[in-house]
Amino acid sequence: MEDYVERVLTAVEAIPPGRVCAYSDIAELLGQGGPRQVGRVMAQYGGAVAWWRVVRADGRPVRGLEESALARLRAENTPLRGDRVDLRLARFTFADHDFDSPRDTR
DNA sequence: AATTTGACGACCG
DNA sequence: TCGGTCGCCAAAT
Repeated sequence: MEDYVERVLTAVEAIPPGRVCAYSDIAELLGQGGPRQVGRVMAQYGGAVAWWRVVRADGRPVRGLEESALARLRAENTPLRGDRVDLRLARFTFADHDFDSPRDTR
């Protein structure tokens, strides 16, 4: 259980600056639980890590802390599209060390 | 023990 | 693109 928390935090710490990650991605990485569970863990223990690098699947920052998150993301040069993160460019799935994905540069 | 809630996601219109 | 609905998993009440 606490083990799970530890994993989530580790995963979040693995996200490089200027990049973000979705709750679902972390859940998938851990191969366990769901996005919501990850969200809950973050709500409690997320203060110790770069929580602002974890966003929703639609690119919207954390609920309730959108301002701070947005500011921090900007400070890290994260690709933003208005008040949302541009997931096409910023999404970090823990396995994209190679850029072969047919990512359209719209 | 049952129900509601939450730092969510996918689908549909 | 935006809003509503349903599904999901664990914790809180």
